[in-house]
Amino acid sequence: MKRYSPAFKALSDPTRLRALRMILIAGGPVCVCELADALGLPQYRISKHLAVLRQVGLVADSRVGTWVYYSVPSNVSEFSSGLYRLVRERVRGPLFDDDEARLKARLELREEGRCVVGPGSK
Amino acid sequence: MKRYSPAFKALSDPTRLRALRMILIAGGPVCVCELADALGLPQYRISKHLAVLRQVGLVADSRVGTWVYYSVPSNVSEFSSGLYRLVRERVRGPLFDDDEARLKARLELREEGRCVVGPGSK
DNA sequence: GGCCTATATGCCTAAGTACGCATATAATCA
DNA sequence: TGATTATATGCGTACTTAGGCATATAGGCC
Repeated sequence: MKRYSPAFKALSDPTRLRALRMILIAGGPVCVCELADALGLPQYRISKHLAVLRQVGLVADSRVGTWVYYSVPSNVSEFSSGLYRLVRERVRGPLFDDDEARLKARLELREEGRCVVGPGSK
Repeated sequence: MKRYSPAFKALSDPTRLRALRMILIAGGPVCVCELADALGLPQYRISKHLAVLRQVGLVADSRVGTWVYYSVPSNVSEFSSGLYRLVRERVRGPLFDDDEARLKARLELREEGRCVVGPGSK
């Protein structure tokens, strides 16, 4: 109980749902500025929402220089993996497609698999 | 987007998560007083939470005399059915077991498959 | 009609939350 | 060291929400 409702609450915000979906779809760690650009939202806003997702254990972070990458934690519970599957496979729509397209474009700016630009980059 | 986050928000409250789980497990319509007794909560509280679940389309209601039964709607989206599966199969714990035991005991008070008592019945 | 019972709802309060702005932190590089 | 850049966070405000209490609604039954 103390572990299920907080997860649902984390996804009760559209921005956090979109952010988690991006992380799940990306197929690997995504940095904050990439997420901010993919969702078209200011950096501080994404940062706060990612903090919420991290606090409930739905995402994990790791630093690489000044960049912070967010990804799916290893060894998640069966509930979490079920939740991921739900978001990955059953959450669809034009708005999510747009996010996906912007993320894809943004990820192409990477060099050697790493983000080399900051927030606000098209 | 306008359809996913509200569903998650509905389940972000522990009482609503427990209530939905009861409805999913019961294997058929459950009336308000049965839910109130199963969860050990006052009638007005359950009633309000059920209204929220109904408003986001996660449950449907139907009257039988003075009793109102809540159940899973027919023809739900793939997202909803995925959400139901998640709640049914991956949400576990002692507290949920207790709910389940109380519901089972309460359902045995039924006569000819229908609830014949009011809230507050052990 | 009037009464009883199951359910819904309006009102109030306390607590929580998202947003925007500004600023702090942390790491890199000159 | 100082400057620059990516990220995190504190603050204030407007808004939402759960809970408890009381009451309204609705159906069954005399």
